[in-house]
Amino acid sequence: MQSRTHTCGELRLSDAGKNVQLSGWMENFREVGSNLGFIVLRDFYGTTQLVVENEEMMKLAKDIVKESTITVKGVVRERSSKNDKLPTGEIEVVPESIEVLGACRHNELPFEINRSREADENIRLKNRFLDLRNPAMRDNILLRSNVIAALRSAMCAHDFIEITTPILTASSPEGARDYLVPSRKHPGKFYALPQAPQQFKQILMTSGIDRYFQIAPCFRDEDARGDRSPGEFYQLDMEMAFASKEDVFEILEDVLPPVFEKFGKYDRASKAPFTRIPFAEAMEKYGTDKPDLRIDLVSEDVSGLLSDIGFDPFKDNTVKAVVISDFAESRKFIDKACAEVEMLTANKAYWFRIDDKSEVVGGIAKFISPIKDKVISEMKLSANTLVVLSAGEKGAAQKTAGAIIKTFGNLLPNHIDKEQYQFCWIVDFPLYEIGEESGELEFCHNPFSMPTGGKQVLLDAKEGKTDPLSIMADQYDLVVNGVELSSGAVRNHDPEIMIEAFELVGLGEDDVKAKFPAMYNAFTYGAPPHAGIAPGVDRMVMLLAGEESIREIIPFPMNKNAQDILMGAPGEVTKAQLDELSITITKTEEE
RNA sequence: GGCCCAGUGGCUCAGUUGGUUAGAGCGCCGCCCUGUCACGGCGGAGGUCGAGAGUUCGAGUCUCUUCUGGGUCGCCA
Repeated sequence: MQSRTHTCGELRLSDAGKNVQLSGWMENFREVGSNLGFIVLRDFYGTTQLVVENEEMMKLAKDIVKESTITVKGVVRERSSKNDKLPTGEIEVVPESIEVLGACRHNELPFEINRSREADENIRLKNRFLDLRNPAMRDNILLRSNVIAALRSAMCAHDFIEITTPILTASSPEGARDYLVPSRKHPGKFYALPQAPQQFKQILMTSGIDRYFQIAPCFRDEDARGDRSPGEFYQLDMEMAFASKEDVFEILEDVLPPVFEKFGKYDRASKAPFTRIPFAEAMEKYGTDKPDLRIDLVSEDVSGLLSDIGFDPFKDNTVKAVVISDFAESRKFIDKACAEVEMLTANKAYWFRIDDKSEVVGGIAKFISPIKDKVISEMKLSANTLVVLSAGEKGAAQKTAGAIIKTFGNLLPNHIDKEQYQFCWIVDFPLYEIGEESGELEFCHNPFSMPTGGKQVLLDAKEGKTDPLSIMADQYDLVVNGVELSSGAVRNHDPEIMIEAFELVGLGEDDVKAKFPAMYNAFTYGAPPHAGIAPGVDRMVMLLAGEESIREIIPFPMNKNAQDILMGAPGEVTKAQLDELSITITKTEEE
């Protein structure tokens, strides 16, 4: 039996006179007279108005609870009073029959569908099936589907092939906490859900696969953030054989901007090649490794100029300055923005202003005035300029300067060109760092990256000719509008270089083999040089949708505490299930 | 795990220095309404103020404990 001839978003004036059947949810029933009323029928595609104008239909319609699904047969008619705000606003359907397909048994819903996004998130998640009926949520789901389809087709067009890798795999000793799955056939042993298909994709490279990609689910048992869903997320994971950084950059610079321009809320995105910024320069200039290049502000080191002017916080410290030209805001504006910076960084922001007569005024002006001419000429300051400063140990001063740039930039329309997507690559990351807890040399990000310069730089460091901290990794981050989208690297495919890299942090061949047995072994059988990257799909969709919370673009997200309150996960299981898995529970939440 | 914020009818929120019977909008129920489209009008039901303890003649309001949610830091190779 045919259940509909058209969708609820489809009918137009040209359809007037047609006999149609529509099916959908009864969104609203407006009674405007004892024998006149209007039903709003909604489906995935839109809404159509039904007009009820006789006693019999009126009685029928009154008895239908809102949000029930109904099917309606009737005739399309031109409206006598049109609504130009609706695509279907010129017509209405005069029903001959209305049949309830699935009754809503609840007179009162937990929230009103069209206002679901204002409701408490816990209630929304518990009733996600209702929340998703909201067209705004429908749009986000549709956007996600369209973005993924576009990414997939762009990757295929570049001769990448999609390969699914195991979900049940082995625990890896590095990185985030694993989700473990007990094994029935092997008591006491566990599978782990992959934190990323990292080792599989590198093994695929050694298997002769030339260009791999996957919309890959990744699982990490770490705490949530506004832009980070707990538990699971998706990456556009890719890897290329016989490839360099340049090859990876070229692909993403071709794949991403069109997707952002087509599906994003702004229709302008960076063109290839994206700006490349060495990590050290990013920290120095932008005070962060994920700069928002839509903002034209940068910070400069003015320690030499200002640390000895008799202002206590500057003494013996790094002093960073952010020069904001054409500044016309009030004292109140400055105080508010500085307070915001202090809240973000737990560090003070200082300021002075060059007024329209080129006098130094406000904030710490009395310390600057004595060397006014020197400051103005060395910092190249002009009239109507605000200078915001941070001071402290180098890292803290940089970070605070970063917050100054971000805070003031976002508030000043003449310093941010907001309606666009500005991509950049952060390159030249250090391979090693001194661990904060251990005080020892450690891998900075991951041990998979090829040291820039290869084996020789490692040997030089080993022999004490160079500082291991100066060794760079052939690693890169992709950043857009101040959001880190992805990390990637040219991989270390050479077992000997891997061992050298591990030896510098006091580990050896056995450790490499123990940590990555399959990958290490595979590399000993002839591995191609390869490189890859894995942009986060959820975060991308979030940016494109302009949503503040990642949960708005995930159909069935977990809450902050990593609970799926719709399905009740994690949940208890039966004793029989546990027995079969050889598992004994010794500690529960209640204890 | 630390810190910050919030919790008041189904939903969103107001509630003054602690003081009479805890209010509003939306939703729900009933009646009225022949062109509504956030329809409108009149009336009505609906609250252990997250929970527990304390201070007080008196607590939605103050204190402590606790639970839940959100944000943030740690964490996320």
